[in-house]
Amino acid sequence: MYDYSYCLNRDILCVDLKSFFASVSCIEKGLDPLTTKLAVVADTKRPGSVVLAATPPLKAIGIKTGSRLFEIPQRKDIYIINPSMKKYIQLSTQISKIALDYVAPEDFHQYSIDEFFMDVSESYHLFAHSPFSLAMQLQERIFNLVHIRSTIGIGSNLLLAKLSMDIDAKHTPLGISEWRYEDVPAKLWSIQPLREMWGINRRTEAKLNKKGIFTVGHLANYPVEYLKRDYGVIGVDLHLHANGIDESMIRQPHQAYDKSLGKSQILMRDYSMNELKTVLNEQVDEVYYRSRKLNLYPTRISVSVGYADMGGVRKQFTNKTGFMNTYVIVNLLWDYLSQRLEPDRLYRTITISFGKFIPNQIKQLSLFDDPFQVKTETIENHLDFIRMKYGKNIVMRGSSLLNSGTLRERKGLIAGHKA
DNA sequence: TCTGGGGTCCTAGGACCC
DNA sequence: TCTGGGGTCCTAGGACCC
Repeated sequence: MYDYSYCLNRDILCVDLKSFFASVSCIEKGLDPLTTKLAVVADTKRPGSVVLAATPPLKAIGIKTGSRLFEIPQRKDIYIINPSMKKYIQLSTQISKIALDYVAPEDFHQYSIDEFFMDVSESYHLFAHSPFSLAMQLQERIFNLVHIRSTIGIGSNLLLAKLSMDIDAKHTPLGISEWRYEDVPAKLWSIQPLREMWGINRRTEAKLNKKGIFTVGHLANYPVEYLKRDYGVIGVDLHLHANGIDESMIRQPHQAYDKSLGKSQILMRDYSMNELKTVLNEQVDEVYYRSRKLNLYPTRISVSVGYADMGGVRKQFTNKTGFMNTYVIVNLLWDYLSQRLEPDRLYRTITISFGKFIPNQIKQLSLFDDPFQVKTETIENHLDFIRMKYGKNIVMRGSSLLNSGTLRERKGLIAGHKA
């Protein structure tokens, strides 16, 4: 057993907006998310489309996030809806603003569109007699304003707050629960199966099961040196997390050393090898545009293409001085792909990613600069200007008008989902 | 009944340098 | 006729999160 008196002891709230997409879509239609069966799917017209969110009553009959549209029974009392990303973002922002009434911005961390953390250690006493009663207030204000229910986990660190929210709060009448270090043996260690625990999924669970580890308690009490030997730093993390230990602080976010920007698509149909180039072009244009908006150039770029059946090809390239225009990037990636891909096969997924960014510096033209490259950069800067002023899809390549182009259909989508 | 999209972090092993 | 050792950078690929 650890001596937790040496550990971080904060008052962290982890707030989760309940069935967020599905609840918002319900409310938009004037329905109650707690009694309506409604699913938000990526695209109602595609039977294989994934369920992005389901209301609690629909979950109760076995439909969950990640289910497929064709698994949902066709019944009059079940609503199937396309996403409204704009609305979701707008509400998410509105709710976060409420949270910021209770903490300074540096004590707030937006984890995803429907989840955020607050470190209320220094401020809860201004509003309530305990973190728990602050959580109740916050819940109520969110509900009164936008009619969205929320679940809140309270913990001595970020991990305990998150786990108490994930595991416990959802099943309590108030939707609030509090985990402190002394609760670790009773609450954390009983978690089973292992994949219920944040950071452990099927693969890791299977590996641990092979060692005879089936509960978080087993994991917490398994000799850490063996975990370290077999899983490296992840093994040590598993051990610490199983003991409820997590020293990260919202105020000191560790600088992500390897930020990346990317775009991945599952195509609307099978593509032949040559059609892929159009999509590659579109993706590179978009991600490069996003990079330049941040004033960054990638020094590492990668592409990954998936066959319609199984497997695929992936490749990464590095250029220490940075990739300076889309023309260079597309050619490099396509040269590689056209050699490696098999012309007779069909393709269904394509992903690109840029990373290891360097800041954009004022560049001096040298006598030896390739005049074509300089010209391409100038054109791109003008296009950027137009895109920033009129929207990023206002300009597209001629090739996007080909049948293989995806931009026209995707225009107006947010994160690939309907706006 | 094919397929969501955007991320982060870790490791093994090869290449290269001194 | 056996073969140093440490450091750094790079790519491929795995695993997980929402």
